[in-house]
Amino acid sequence: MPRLVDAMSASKPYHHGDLRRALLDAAERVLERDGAGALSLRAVAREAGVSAAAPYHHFKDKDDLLAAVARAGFEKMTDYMRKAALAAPDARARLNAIGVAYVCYARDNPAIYHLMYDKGRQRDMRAGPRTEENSAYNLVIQSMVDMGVDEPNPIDLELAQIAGWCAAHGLAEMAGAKEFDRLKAILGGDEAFFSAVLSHLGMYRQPPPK
Amino acid sequence: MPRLVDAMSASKPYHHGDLRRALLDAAERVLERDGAGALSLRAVAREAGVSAAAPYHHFKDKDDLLAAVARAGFEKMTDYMRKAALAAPDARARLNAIGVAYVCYARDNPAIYHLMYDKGRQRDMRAGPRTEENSAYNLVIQSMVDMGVDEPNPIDLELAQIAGWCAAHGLAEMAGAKEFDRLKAILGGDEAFFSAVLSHLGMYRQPPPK
DNA sequence: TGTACATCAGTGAACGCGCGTTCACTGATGTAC
DNA sequence: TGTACATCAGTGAACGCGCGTTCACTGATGTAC
Repeated sequence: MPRLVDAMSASKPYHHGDLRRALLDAAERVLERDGAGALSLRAVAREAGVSAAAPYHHFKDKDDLLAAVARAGFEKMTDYMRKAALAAPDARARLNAIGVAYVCYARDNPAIYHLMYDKGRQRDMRAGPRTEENSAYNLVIQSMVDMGVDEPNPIDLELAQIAGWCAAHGLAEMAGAKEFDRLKAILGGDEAFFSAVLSHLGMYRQPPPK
Repeated sequence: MPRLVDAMSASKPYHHGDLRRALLDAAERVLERDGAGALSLRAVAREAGVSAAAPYHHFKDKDDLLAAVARAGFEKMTDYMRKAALAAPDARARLNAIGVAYVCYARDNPAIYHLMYDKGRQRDMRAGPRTEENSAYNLVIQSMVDMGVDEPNPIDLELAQIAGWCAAHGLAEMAGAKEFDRLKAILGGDEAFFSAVLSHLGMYRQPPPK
């Protein structure tokens, strides 16, 4: 089977193999290395080592590629979260682990996280299924329910969920800020810090006494 | 004084009057109407009704204009917050009012808020004074201190502050999301909803029993 | 008050650039006989 | 196994566009005498 060998060993293979995958990877690299402002279709093609027209055989247009990058990001992030959830001994630890995994993903891929959030926001405007994001979201909500967050009524439960979601998103966007470096060092690492911040959400505590 | 009259009544005045101010206003309008992607120097000049070269008499370059827009945003937001703080009867109400004002500003000016956050983040990368943002930030921190948030040690106090800041930012970015419409209606308005979400932060509650 | 002149805030044309996208093309791959 | 051919995944040149920025200019304003 000479063709397979050629394909695997030659530096410039026959066609490409899997340009679609290569373009998504290239887009992630450009995004994290050069920032969102530098993310053009041409830059992605350049990064992948193909002509500017090549991506059009795999994506309808620029927005289609960006949407695919965001989708891949959600999948990877959901994986992070699911793995973290599986390792936890009880519901409370699970909720915490999921939150930390969420924030860690954003710390490691800040530009992609930003793009994901933007795409999600755009999709909000139209109606739509949002299956990928929902699977991350549901993971959190389900853990809260499992944990039996101590809220007097369903409205408060929903508010607690929203507060948790907002804090996680805010922390995710600031995850890499150098203002946090001192506390991270004191607490013994990024994850300990994220965990500590999230533990200051109301759902981990008693409702006010009065 | 014929000149003053001319200046005030003519549709195309002598020079302009205050083009700098007009450009900042135009930029805000373009930003909120057409989105961040459409915010070019030329678009701003067009919106203000002047030539593409005119802004260069008032701003060094595009980034200088954007930075000025962000600065103006911080000033307006700080005003919002200060006014809200003054009307509050005690420290707890003050903290809540400040948070709600913060989120309301973001709801009313989502694109500007986003720009402000981006510019602040960029400034984080370099070192710098950040006087405008700090004045908003300090307003929150001071209220927390005044309120005597019940935390066992300074580390926990700082963590509580960070959690509050993250939740406020997250809620600010999602303030206009239509997912919240139902709860907003139930609770009797945007501000009641924002207030309710923020009240689910840990600092309003007792630390965990164990 | 009137005149001469420096300064200031605009204009409009032009520059080079990178972009998204299209198109006719080429050469490798997979398939039918 | 060999040949003919349709299909697929690339190329490279070209398009029109809006952008940031520069430049020589113009005309109104403010100032000195």
